[in-house]
Amino acid sequence: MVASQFRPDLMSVIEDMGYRITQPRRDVVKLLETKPDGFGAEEIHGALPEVGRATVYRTIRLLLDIGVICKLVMRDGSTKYSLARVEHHHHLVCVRCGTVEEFLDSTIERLVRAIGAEVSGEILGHRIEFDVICKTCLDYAN
Amino acid sequence: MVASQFRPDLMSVIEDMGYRITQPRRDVVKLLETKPDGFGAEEIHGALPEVGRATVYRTIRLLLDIGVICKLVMRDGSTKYSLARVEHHHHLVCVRCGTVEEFLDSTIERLVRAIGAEVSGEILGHRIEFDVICKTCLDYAN
DNA sequence: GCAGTATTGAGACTGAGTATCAATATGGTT
DNA sequence: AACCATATTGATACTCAGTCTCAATACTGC
Repeated sequence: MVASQFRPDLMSVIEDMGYRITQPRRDVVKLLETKPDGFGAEEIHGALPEVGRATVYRTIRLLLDIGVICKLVMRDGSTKYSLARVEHHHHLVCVRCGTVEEFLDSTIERLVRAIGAEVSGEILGHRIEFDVICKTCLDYAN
Repeated sequence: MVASQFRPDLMSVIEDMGYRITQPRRDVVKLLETKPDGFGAEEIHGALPEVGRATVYRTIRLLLDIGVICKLVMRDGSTKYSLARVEHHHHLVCVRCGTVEEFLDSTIERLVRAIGAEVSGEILGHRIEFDVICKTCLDYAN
């Protein structure tokens, strides 16, 4: 039920979309790939002093547009991004350690379609996020 | 399925929580009560020149803390608030006119509990938002 | 009506993200 | 390998939403 890690090379995706392969983009993407649990824009900027702030944000926006990362808003209003391993999924966000885990559930998708029938209007999309305490944090507390 | 409009007087709720009844708070709350479809902070501030900007934000925060309004993040990343008519609910946000409608669905809540069993970790809360084109906008298009 | 404290407003500040623009790197040609 | 057109970059100024500060003011209980 947790999404698996099958994922094409991000740089090739960028190239295939007609964007240029540049050193800053390589640097940012390489760093992101080491962050399976989500990352913040400033965190990336801080870790890559050789890449300009604007470029970090631009690259993140580009990856969002391409659809290979997704943006999520935490309970406290801050923003995180996370690598999208699978097309459509939802998030389990640990309120303690901030780890983001994707998950898929066909029941939810079926339900969403069922609700579409009940609602007066047309459903275009949905966002579902669960605030959790992840297993690691739970174990740690004991 | 759409939430009904039974709602206690907001000012009494504020008073009952031990906060003072002040003119700025009365002004803000009075205006909010005319906005069943959601509102933005700057929109409120713009409409109430006699109330300071900080106070508008403070009042909104207070109402959030009390739990009588809820914050929601639109698809475009902007923030809206909406009067909470019922304790726990989800939102139908019209991507065309921006109208926010609450809705309840016991199936969702049952499902959330079921997912709690599958997930490794403890579920504390969840947010579900549907992007829709509301009936009014659909009709208007025809 | 008074005192003590919660609240206010003006404005400075913050953090996240965007726009500008001259300088530079990239990829397709030759 | 050098060349060119243009996509991209970095520095910096800027915007926007929201918060902080602090002296002045308004509430509420007495």
